[in-house]
Amino acid sequence: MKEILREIGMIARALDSISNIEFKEFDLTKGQYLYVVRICENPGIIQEQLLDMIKVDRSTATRALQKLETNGFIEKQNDPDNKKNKRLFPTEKGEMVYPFIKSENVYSGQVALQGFSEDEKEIAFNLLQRIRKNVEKDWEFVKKGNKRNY
Amino acid sequence: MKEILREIGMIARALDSISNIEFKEFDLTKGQYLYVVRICENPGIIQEQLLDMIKVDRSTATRALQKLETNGFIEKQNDPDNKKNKRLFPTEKGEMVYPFIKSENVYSGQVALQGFSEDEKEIAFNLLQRIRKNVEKDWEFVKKGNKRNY
DNA sequence: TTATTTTTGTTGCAAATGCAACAAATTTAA
DNA sequence: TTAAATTTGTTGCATTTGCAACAAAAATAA
Repeated sequence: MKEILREIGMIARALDSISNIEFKEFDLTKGQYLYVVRICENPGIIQEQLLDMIKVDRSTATRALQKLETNGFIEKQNDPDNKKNKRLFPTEKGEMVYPFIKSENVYSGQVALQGFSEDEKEIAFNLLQRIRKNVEKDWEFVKKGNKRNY
Repeated sequence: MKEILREIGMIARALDSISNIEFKEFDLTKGQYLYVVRICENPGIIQEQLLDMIKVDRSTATRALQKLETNGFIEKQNDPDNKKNKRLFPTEKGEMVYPFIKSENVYSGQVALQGFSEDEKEIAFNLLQRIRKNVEKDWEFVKKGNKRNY
């Protein structure tokens, strides 16, 4: 069996590492760029949905978002229809950094897909999306405290 | 542009999260399983090569390996031909946990590729390997302190 | 040879990470 | 309607993480 998952791990760690270094310039510390992009693209999203998009622990998200709020990148608003939920919005400062994060991500995407035909890019995306859907089921299962059998 | 990199990030974080939870049972804390597998498969490897396989910071590797040595999973040996290098070997305890880590990884691989034909698995592997090779160049470049232009 | 550069490895901060264990609001079941 | 379960969010603690700044050995250049 080819080690597909190892390739994915290597790619993800390498890219995350690059992004973290490049976003220091905007006073974004480790991992924070992930939240900012998604909040800009989904204003009003709640934490629980966000963490599900990113696949990160609930407590990690809480603290990352606290810090982002303190540093003025995002703000939390109470949902008038649901006292439990807190809706997340980018601030002006958040909107300002968004294009930089986005273009860095686009550039990394181009680097990653160097030498790929349009067809290959399409195929890669579809296969990865299927893998992600397969994997996220188990992630939710295990995160809830269930045990996998293997 | 389809967000291939986001899919990869989601998959990697989800799988890593699952593995970390499942390996607590063997007293392996966050990320340590990555090192153990590779040392078992490449006994005598030095830290620098290892960290390049995993794509992690040098200091992170140092400390993860220190802890793995303290906890008896691996040992460091001085290279007689090169005083600078320290060769890494699994201990008996390390060899003991290896099959469990391996079978967990295999299982996750099966889950990830559910619904894939053999051809699709092969294609996915090849595409991912190409992406990894593209990305690791930039990783090394940026890690060395160089600046990308985009 | 000697000097310079690269490779390999370690520490000192300062920060993120995540499992537990909790709380409160909401939804579902009885 | 009330009770039980789920959803959403927060903290306490112990740990990993990684940029700097360093050191020593080795490889390369002069």
